[in-house]
Amino acid sequence: MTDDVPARPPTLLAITTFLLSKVGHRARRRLAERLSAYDLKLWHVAALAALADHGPASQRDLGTRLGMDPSDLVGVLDHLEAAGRVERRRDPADRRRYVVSVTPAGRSVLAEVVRLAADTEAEMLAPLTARERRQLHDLLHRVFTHPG
Amino acid sequence: MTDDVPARPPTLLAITTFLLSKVGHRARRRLAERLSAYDLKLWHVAALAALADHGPASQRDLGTRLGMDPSDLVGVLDHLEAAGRVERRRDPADRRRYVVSVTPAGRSVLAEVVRLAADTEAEMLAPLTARERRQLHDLLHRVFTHPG
DNA sequence: CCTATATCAGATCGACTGACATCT
DNA sequence: CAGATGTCAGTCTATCTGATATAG
Repeated sequence: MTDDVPARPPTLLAITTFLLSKVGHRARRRLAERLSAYDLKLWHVAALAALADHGPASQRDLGTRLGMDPSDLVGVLDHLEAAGRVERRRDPADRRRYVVSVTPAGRSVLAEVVRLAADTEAEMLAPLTARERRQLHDLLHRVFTHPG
Repeated sequence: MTDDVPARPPTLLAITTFLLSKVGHRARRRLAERLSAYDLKLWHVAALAALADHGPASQRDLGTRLGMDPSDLVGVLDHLEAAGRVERRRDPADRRRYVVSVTPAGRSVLAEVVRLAADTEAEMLAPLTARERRQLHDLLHRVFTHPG
C-alpha cells in the first residue's frame, strides 16, 4: 500500500560506516528542508551558533572554529549580514580583519532554529526511546570530539 | 603541539542532527579514501553488495533497492563491468532490460572491502568500547530501517 | 499509442584550490 | 618584503532533471 521500500543489502547494513553515512545524510537533508523556511542553510546556523557561544570573532577564526573554508564563509556572512543577523565591523587594531558579531535578531532566529532542530530530531529518532536518544547523542558526541 | 582544533560551539554539539551529519560525513570521507586504492567508490560497493546479497537484477531494480538514481547507476556499472566485477547480459524475456550479476572477481573484491570497512570503523569508533560500538550500530540500524 | 528501460546531456550544489588586493 | 586577511573565480564531485532511442 504505502511506498514499497525494498530491503537494503544485509552486507551494507552490517557496516556501521554505511549506516552513519546514510543516517547522517538523511538528518542533514531533513533539517535543511525545514531551515529553508527561515532562509537559512546549515552553515548559517553553525556560524550563528559559534558567534553566540564564543563571542565576536574574525572571519578566519570563525572558519577555523567551524572547520569551514574561509572563502565559503564570505558568502554565508554576506547573507546573514543582509538579513541583519550578524554585523561586520573593521577591527581598529588590525584593519585587515572584520570583527563579526551576532545581532539580537540573529540570536532570536538561532533560538527558533534550535527548537526546530529538536523537532526534526524527534521525528528522525522516533523509533528510539528517550533514553536511547540520549545514548545515541552521547556516543556520537564522543566520536565527534575524539581527536584525529 | 599537535594541530590545535578549537572547541566547537556547544549549541551545535547539543543538536543530535548536527552530530549525525558531521560524523556521517567524516565516516564517508574516510571510507572513500581507502576505497580509492581498489578503484572503487561507495556506490560501487553498494551495487556489489546488493547483487551479492539479492542476486542478479535489472538496473532499475538495483537503483530502487539502493535508493540510487538509475541514470547515475549507468556509470557505476560501466566502471564495474570494465574491471570485470559485474556482468551485463540482456534479459531474453524482456530485451529492454539487462540482467546484472556479480562475477567471482566482484565477490572477491567485495569481501576485501568489507574487511577494509571494518578497519575504518575501528579507527572511527576508537573512543568507544566494543559494547558501545554494538549499541551505536544497533541504534543507527533501527533509525535507518524505520519507515519515513 | 502509451509505458518501461537504459542512456545521455545539463543544471545545481557543496567542498576545495589558486590568485589577488589590502593591510601589518 | 614576507605573511595574514578577506574576496573572487574556477574546479570537482555528487545529486537531481529532462530528453531520447529502443523494446514491450
